[in-house]
Amino acid sequence: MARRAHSGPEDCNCLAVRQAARHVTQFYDQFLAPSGLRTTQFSILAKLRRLGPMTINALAAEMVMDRTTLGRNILPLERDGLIAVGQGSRDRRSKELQVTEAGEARFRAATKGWVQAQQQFEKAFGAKRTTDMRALLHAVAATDLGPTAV
Amino acid sequence: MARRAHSGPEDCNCLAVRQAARHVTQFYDQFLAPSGLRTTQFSILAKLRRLGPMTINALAAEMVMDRTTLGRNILPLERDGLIAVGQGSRDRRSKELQVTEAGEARFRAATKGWVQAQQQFEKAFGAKRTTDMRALLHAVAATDLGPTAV
DNA sequence: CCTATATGGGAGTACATACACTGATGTCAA
DNA sequence: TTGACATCAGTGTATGTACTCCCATATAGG
Repeated sequence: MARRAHSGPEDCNCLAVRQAARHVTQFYDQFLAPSGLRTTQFSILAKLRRLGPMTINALAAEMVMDRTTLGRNILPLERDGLIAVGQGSRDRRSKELQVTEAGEARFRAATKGWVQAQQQFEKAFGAKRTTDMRALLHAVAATDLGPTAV
Repeated sequence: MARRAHSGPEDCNCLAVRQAARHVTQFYDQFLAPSGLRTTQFSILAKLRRLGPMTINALAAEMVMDRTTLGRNILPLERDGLIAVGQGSRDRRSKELQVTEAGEARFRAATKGWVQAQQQFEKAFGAKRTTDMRALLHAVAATDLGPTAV
């Protein structure tokens, strides 16, 4: 059998997923550009819209994103009036994030571009490979990769 | 058949790959942290080391990265003396990037952590799924997704 | 030779990402 | 009650990402 004895940095899972993320993000961003939203912003609006008002910590976990990163990412959305940031009801420390009317409208407008991107992606990459890849990516994002142990 | 009539933003390929990239990057970064390298920097050194001295444009294409992004990313590496930036021989506009001795040493030190990360990832996610995912990601990064046509 | 066009790279701007540290609040037990 | 500990979120710092505009240089046509 021609098994490789070793795997080198050319087989890096991290590099592979980052390269793919850059490539795909640029593609989707082109379709979202007319709406004035980035893919990250579109994703935040989509999540918040589907799940309803929630705190920064909760949304960050849903986004598989660091809490402080989400804190920064909501600033442009808040500035543009697409989401509203109110005080949490039970806990005064927390902040409730909510999609505004303007946010809803912007999201619906951006969805047109997103559908095009999604369809063209599937056409170019293949329906089966697209489904398989997305399933694997969802799985890896949900996998506890374990302790660092350095 | 129970086919879904529509796919909504919860099936976004872009969000999936970005979430996975964040999750995996944080994992690998923990193992690389003792060496003082980020995953991006480790990848740059690995590519440049394997392929030999090359220009910013060429390396950016190899990294599936925007030219200006790579320009920014090499600054910390240059500052720390891990890569050397010289003038191109044939074209005076171009810059030749090269891994220095210090860069080689740093890379070798970081490789210990990378191997641990790679092995633990494979153990947690499964060897077959890891191989499949990496193949799909390499394929998508190399796929011309086509014109924007907005 | 000289100009039109193409190409290599930098600067400005804006957003994305996350760690360490900090402050503010909540919770629970002594 | 009150003090120890946990939890929510902001700030400082550093890097990652890419677009637009810009300049320097190269190359091809005339």
